[in-house]
Formats: sequence, structure tokens, C-alpha cells
Amino acid sequence: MTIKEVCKRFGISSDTLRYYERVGVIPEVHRTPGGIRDYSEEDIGWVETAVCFRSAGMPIELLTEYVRLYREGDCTIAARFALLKEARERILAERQKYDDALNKMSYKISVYERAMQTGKLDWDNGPCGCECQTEKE
Amino acid sequence: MTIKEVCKRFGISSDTLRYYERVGVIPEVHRTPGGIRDYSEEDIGWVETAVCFRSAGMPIELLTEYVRLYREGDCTIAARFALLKEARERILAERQKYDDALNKMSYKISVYERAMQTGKLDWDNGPCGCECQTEKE
DNA sequence: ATACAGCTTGAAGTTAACTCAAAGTCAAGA
DNA sequence: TCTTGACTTTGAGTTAACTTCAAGCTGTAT
Repeated sequence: MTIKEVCKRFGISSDTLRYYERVGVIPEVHRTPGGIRDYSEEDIGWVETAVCFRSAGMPIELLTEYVRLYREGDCTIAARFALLKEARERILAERQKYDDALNKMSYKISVYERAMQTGKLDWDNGPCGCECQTEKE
Repeated sequence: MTIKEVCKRFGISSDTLRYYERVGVIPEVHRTPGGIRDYSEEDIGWVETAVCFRSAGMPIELLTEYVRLYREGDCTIAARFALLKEARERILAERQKYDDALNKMSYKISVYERAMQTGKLDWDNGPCGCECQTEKE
């Protein structure tokens, strides 16, 4: 599969694909004798994983670390397992923030729905009744 | 409330708070006669909203646009309402990506749980059985 | 065989969102 | 009064993640 096809399939640019390979977000991609990238099913699998995790905010560095461990072989299975579990916690925590924001957003939208009738609204930052986290540590 | 207290309450730096005010993510904050920021309850409300929406990935530009409309008065209520609804759609779409990543992550973790027994694992990018989006438009 | 679109590389440039530094101001305590 | 420490502004610097550029290959169609 050519780089162009992979771009289209995942909705990212060929520059980004080459960048991912260069910095190690995915392992080296199979090439034609002329040196042109020819993505195997395995390569595609790595790209899919990278795109999926990147769009959930996983940093490049974490993905490269995973690939680095993967290339070291089976002796790093435990390390990769630990890394994945930590990554899952991160994504769960991030998603919670999205839920908080959705609650706040819904509150505001309901305030505006009422305001659309009266034509006036002074203050829309009141207590939203949701569980947005406002205190840290 | 001093800038320091607000920092602590929301877990962000004073530089960030001043930056938010400077670029218009929040309206101008109340000051003491000496010019020192003294956050009112209203100011805190704006900060809470900004922090909440920022941690759900809303860009600075969208927040400043909202504040800009707010300052223009009640004639922008409809515009703000539209902006909020669009923002909610964005957050919902983003959250879906987090759910996809969590599914993929769970699949990988289960593969590793099995691998931890056998001590070997060749390929962990197989079909994860989840609904990760791999085709675009 | 020659054009020409599309690929290659490494390096430099861009963008968003902070983050820091320098130099000055203010208020309270010794 | 002097010092200390927290505050101020302005403007420059940093970081992550691409993105663009320049200059040179590849490979297919005429």
C-alpha cells in the first residue's frame, strides 16, 4: 500500500506519516527496491494504533517509548504492559475532563435556551450544578 | 482573592492566569487601588469556565470569541448560543475518540495479560474487535 | 528517451499555548 | 528607612507536533 493510500485511509498527511516513522512512533516501513514506502498490513496496524492513540492525546514520546520497547523483544513485555496500563489511566482521566466540560456546557446551553425567550442574560457563570473539579490536590 | 489563591484553587500558574486575561479568555479582572489583581466571585466564575473548557481541548480562540461576544451585550445572545452548541458538538466528537482509544487500549491490555503467562507475544496490532475509525470521509 | 507527477531526505519554519526574564512598583515588617 | 517578597508589565523564549522547503530520485506514460 502506497503512502498516498495510507494518508487517505487514516486522514493524515504523508508528511505526518514520514514524521511518525522518523521519530519512531511507528517502526520502519517496508520499501520497494527503489526505496519507496510500501506499507504492509503490519505497518498499517502500527499506523492505526498510532493515529488512534494520538487522537486521544497520547504524546508522541509515549508512543515512541512503546515502539522502542517492542523492538527490544519479548523481554520487555512486562514493561510494555505497565506502560499500557498507565496510558489507560491517562486517557480515563482526560475523558473525565471532557465529561465535566460537557456538563458545564449543557448547563450553559440550558441557561441560553431560557435567555433566548426573554432576550436578556447577565450572568452565565453561576454554579452549574455539575461536578466540575475546581479544587486541585 | 489574590492571584496566588486562584492559582492554587485551579492548579494553573499565575503566568497562565495573566495570559488568559491578556488575550481575552477571561474579561478584565478586578484590581486593588494599587493595581493588584483581586479576583471577585464573578472573575472566579470566568476562570472556572475557562479552565474547564480548556482542559476539554477548546482552543483559546473560541473562548476569546465567546468573551468578545459577551462584552457586546445582550444583542449577541443568539450568537453565543450558536457558539456553545457548536462547541458541544466538538467536545462530543473528541470524547468519541477517547472512547475508541480506550477500546483499543483494553484489547491490547488483554493481549498482554495473556502474554504475561506465556512470556511471548509477536503481534499486538491485530484487529481489536472495537469500532476504531480507520476510514475517513 | 524524455517528460512529469510523485516520491525521497534533512533541515528549517510554523502554530498554539504557554513560560520565563528583566526591570520596575507596592505594602508590610525590622 | 530599608529590606523583603509578591506583585506588575512587556517582550522574548520554549515545547510539542507537525509542516514546508529545497533539491534530488523513481517510475510510468507517451
